[in-house]
Amino acid sequence: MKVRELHRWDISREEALEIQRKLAKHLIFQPDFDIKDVKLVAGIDVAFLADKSIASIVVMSFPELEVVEKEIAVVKTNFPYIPGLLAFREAPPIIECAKRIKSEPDVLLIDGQGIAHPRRFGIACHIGILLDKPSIGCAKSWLLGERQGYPPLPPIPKEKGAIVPLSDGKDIVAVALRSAPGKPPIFISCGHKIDLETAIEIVRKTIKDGQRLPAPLLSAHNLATASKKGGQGTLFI
DNA sequence: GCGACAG
DNA sequence: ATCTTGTCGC
Ligand SMILES: [Mg+2]
Repeated sequence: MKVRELHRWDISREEALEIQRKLAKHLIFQPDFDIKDVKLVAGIDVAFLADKSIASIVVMSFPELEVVEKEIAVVKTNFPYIPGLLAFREAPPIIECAKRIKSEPDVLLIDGQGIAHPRRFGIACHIGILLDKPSIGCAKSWLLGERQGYPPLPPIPKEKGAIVPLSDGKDIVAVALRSAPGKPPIFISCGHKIDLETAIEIVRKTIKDGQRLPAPLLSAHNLATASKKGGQGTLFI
């Protein structure tokens, strides 16, 4: 995959906020593709070991969900975890990993929020802009807490497949999906070049029975985690 | 100063 | 996210 170099990464917290507000204006929430033409879906996640970040990308065929390509990249961690600025910690290793992927995924599934974000620019939006591809934010928890006017999360029905729209002010920015019974819901939001309906459909069709996360994302997570095994300070590659 | 707060 | 063994349940 080709990566667009839109800004530096050795920046301050203030500069990071400016970058998010600037890039958010370029987001597109209208797919320029038909879901029938989606052939490849990629899952993207990052794991950490000491001062290293291990990014992982697993590309699967759609809708068969067979692994077509997988890759990892190890990079020194250069930014702390700050709620709302996750991309500045995880995007660098993801970019390096994306450069090593030879195939061209049609859609990206990213571990984290899309527009369900204080500045409507979560990591899924950021990665979508950088790679210029449709992207979906698929998070395991909610970011917009009960602070500046954000309402508490509504109850999510326990029935498998239940969906609850989640708003930020007047806009529906995500949905909570009970992807697996007896497990917490996942939160789906638009990243870039896609709409919520299409995002939901792709997420649903990539989740295997009994699993909470989409297969490409689960595999990417497992690959990243497995890549740092072999000892308490060893990278297994 | 304290609480909230993706991963 | 990470630090961590065994244990309960399907
Ligand atoms: Mg993650």
